[in-house]
Amino acid sequence: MPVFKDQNPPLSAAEVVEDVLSGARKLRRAFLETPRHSASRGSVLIADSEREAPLLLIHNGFVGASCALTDGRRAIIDVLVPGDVVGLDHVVVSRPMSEFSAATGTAYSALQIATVRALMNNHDVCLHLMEQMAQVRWRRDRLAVMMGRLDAEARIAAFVLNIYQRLRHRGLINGLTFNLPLTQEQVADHLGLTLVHVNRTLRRLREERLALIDRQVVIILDIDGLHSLVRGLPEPSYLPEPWMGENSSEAPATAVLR
Amino acid sequence: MPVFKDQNPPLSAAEVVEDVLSGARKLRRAFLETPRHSASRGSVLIADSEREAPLLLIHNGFVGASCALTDGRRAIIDVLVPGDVVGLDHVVVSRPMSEFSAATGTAYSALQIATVRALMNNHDVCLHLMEQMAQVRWRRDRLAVMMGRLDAEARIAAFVLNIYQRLRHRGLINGLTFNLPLTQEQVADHLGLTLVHVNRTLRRLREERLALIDRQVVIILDIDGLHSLVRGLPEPSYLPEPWMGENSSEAPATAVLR
DNA sequence: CGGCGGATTGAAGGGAATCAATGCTTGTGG
DNA sequence: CCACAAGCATTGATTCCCTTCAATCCGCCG
Repeated sequence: MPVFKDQNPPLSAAEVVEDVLSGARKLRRAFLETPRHSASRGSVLIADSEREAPLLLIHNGFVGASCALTDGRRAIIDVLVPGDVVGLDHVVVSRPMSEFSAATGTAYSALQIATVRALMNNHDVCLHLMEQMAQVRWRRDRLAVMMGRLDAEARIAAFVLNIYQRLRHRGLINGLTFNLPLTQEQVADHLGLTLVHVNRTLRRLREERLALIDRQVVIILDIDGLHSLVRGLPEPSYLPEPWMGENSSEAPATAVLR
Repeated sequence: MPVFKDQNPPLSAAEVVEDVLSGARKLRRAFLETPRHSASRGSVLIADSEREAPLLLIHNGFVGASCALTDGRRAIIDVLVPGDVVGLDHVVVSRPMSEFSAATGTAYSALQIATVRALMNNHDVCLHLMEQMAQVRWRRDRLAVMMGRLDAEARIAAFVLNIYQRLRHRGLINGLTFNLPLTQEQVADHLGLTLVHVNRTLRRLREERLALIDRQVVIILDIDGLHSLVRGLPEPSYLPEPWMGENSSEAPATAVLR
């Protein structure tokens, strides 16, 4: 069994953990009272021109937050996995800068933004939303550092490790294998590379026996080797999941998404 | 007089603008009741290992949020100007991932995080903080897109324009000239480039008569030319300043920082 | 003066982009 | 059932942006 670098302290400040947890439960309950929607691969969940867009909870599937440049290029600034909340800033921002589209078939719930604002009269919900926004920001900070200071191989390693840890922390995977339903072009757009170069770099990771990334399946062969590639990226390397309780080093065995 | 691309709608959603404004005023008042501190160039305002770090309001000077990699490299993930609030996520996050240091002599006020949490019992303050976090996130999204998809010249153009617009929007500058107290190395660390290449690119901008950036002084020669370099980056290109009122196209003539 | 941080410039090398061509799946329709 | 097309993956050759290494220069301060 490989070593997991999960010994970091939880991200949430101790004094608000309880409140954040409580807020998370309230929001979650509200989400679960709404009907489930589903979207097919490639469909747009929230357009970038959409105003007063709702808040989404992803039950299933991967969602990308992308941002199209006028010259046809594209940047995917975030990859969201089941359990993530989409569109947090819609509460306060009228025009988000990215559009959200389904990378796979996706099941999700939607809360009208007005409903969210009403829920925010509860202080705990406010705190929870802030905590979620802080998490998103943390991912974005990390992405910015990666793209500014890491080469292609390290970027891919960091990306794979990040997804791996998020999925694992939510109990969605147990071993070192998981599904990454993104095309190489999407990975390239996320990491600021080209399709071709991503392909070559994946081959190198394979040749170096660090990870097998074929089609949509990732098999981590040498997790310590991957970690050493990203050595220098800011810790903590995992994201807390408030509503899971405070057991930080062990991901729950049961799936959290019904 | 050149054209300013300030005709975008305000970022804040219409239905919360009033609340956000009100929260901004409350927080601001709390800040102004605390003593002013000052820090000299290069000093660390908030260390990256610091827990329960305070919230800072910058009255004067430039502050950088930097993140050191273990191999000695560095990434500056944000540049903060007078009027910005530093450390928004300390409310909910115990360990931030960046350290904040003064790029110039800096005057600021500090609010203990416990005080901020107390203020957050007020709903408007909560909203304001979320709005501020959304702004930070927006900057970060933009940075990620820049570093992923723009070349050196466009990155520098985008950076200069962004600082320019933020300063101008706060009434801190009027013309096309302003102070940018960063070394070329700091600019490089912010944009994911090297010192040497930043230098060369600045020369190119000079030769192309787009902008003069010498030492700490920026003189924008061809603002439309700069904009066309960055064509494709997500709008809106300016950031709203809630407590300044809703006049979006005109920056107030009076300085807002006493 | 000497040292130091920062800016500037040259030469050489490398990592990634671009251009281009070829397989490989998968799904669709004849 | 097969043909065909579309999307995706793979690979080679070439180009170029940016880095690295190195040297020099400038302004400033002790």
